[in-house]
Amino acid sequence: MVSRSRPAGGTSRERLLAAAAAEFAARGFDGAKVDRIAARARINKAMLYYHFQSKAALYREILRQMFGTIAAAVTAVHAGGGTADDQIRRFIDAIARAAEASPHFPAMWLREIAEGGRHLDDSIVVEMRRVLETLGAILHDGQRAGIFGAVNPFVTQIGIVAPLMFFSASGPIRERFRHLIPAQAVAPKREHVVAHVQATTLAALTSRAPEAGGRQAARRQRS
Amino acid sequence: MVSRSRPAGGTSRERLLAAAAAEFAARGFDGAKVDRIAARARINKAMLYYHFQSKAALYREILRQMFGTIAAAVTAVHAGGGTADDQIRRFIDAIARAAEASPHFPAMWLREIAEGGRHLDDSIVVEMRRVLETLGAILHDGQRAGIFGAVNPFVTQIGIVAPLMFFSASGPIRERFRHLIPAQAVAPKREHVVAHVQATTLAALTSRAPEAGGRQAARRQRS
DNA sequence: GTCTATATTTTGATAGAC
DNA sequence: GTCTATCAAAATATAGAC
Repeated sequence: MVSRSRPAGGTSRERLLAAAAAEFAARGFDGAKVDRIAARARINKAMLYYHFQSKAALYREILRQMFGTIAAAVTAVHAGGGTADDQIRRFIDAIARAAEASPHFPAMWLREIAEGGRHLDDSIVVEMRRVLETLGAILHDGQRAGIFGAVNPFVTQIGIVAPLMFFSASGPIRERFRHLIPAQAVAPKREHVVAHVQATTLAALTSRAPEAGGRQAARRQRS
Repeated sequence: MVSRSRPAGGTSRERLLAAAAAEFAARGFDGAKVDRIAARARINKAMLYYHFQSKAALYREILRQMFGTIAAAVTAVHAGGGTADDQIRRFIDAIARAAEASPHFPAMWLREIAEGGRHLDDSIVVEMRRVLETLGAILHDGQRAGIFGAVNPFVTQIGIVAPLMFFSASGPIRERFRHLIPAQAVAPKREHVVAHVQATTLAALTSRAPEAGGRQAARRQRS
C-alpha cells in the first residue's frame, strides 16, 4: 500500500504478483512452487503468506487482474464507436495487445481451460463474460447495420481468442524445438497472425450477411 | 503383451495408459499423482513403475500415441486425394474427430504448449511436424490449382487447430460455470464449430487466391 | 513488514517377497 | 506380473522474534 516505488520492481507485493504470474504461467498451479515464487520476487516465503491467504488466493488475484484488464480493453473498443467491422478489427487487436502487455496471460488461460476452471471463482468468470458480452454487442451492431450475418458469438469468440492465445503461448515451445520445425513456423510476425484472425473472422461474418450471402454461399459450395 | 482382453478395460498396461491420460489431461503433469493414476487404473502403484521407467516416461508415451494417431489421420486425408478445398475441409474434420476419439488430447496439448514443451521429446515433435507438413502439402496443391493464395502454413494451422482444441478442452469449464455464462456459450454443437473453422479457413485461403483477390480485397478495405 | 526455523503431509520411487 | 511396506525428498504453511 506504500506509494513510493522502488527501482527494481516496485513494492514487495508488486514483485510478488509479477514473479507469481511468471511461475504460474510457466509451470501451472501445481508445478509452481511457493519457494521459487518467493525467490523470484526476492522476498521471504513468509511474506507471501503475509500478503495472501494461500497459494490459491495469490493465483486467483493474478487471474482476476488479467481478465479485468482485458475486459476493460475490449469494453473501451466498443465504447469508442465506429463501424462494426472496424470494431471487430480493434477487438481482435486489443486482445492481441493485451496478450503482449501481460505475456503470462495466454499460458495461464490455456492452462485454466485445461484445468476445467478448478482455481477460478465467480468474480473471475464474470470478467471473462464481459469480453464475450462485448463481442456480442459488436456483432449485434453489425447485424442491425446489415453487414454481418447471424452467428453464434461464442463460436466467433473462440475463433478469435484461441488462435491469438495459441500463438502467444507457443513461443517457448517453438523456440525449444526450432531445430525440428520449419523456419516459417518458428517465429511468425505477430501482425501477420492478427491480420489472419481479422481476415478470417470478418470473412465469416460478412459471408453470412444478407447482402453478401448469395455470392459467398455460391463460392463455398463450388467444389 | 498378452492378447486376451478383459471385460473392464483391457490389460493392466492399457488401463494404465487410459487412466493416466485422464489424470494428466485434468490435472497436468505436476498435478497428476501416480497414486491416483494407479487407483484409477485399478493397478498397484508399483505396476506403474514396472511398465514405465517414470511418471515422465508414461506421460511421453501417451502424447506420442496421441500425436501419432492424429498425424496418421491427416496423412490419410491427403493421401485420399480430391480437390484442395475439399481436403482442407476433411483435414479440419479429421482433427475434430481425433479430438473426439481421444477426448484427453486437447487438454494435454493446451497444457504442453503452456508448459513450453518441457515434457516432450524429439520423437513427439516429429509427429506434430507431420501434421503441419501435411497441411503445407494441401496448401501447395491448392496454390498450384490456382484456388488458394499464398499463405503461411503455420499461421493457417493455428487458425484451424487452436479453435478446435479450445472448444474441445473447454467443455468442463463451460459446464462448471454454466450458471454464469450465456446459454449459447455453454454447449455449442460440435458441427457448428467445425463448420465455422472450415468457413473461416477457406475464406482466408480463397480470398487471397489470384482469381478472387480483386473482389475480396475490395470488400476487406471497405470501412 | 520482514525474517528464521520448523511442523506436517504428500509424493515419486524402490526393495523384495510371491 | 503383482503386491506390501517404506524411504527420502519436497512442499505448503505457520509460529514467533525483530
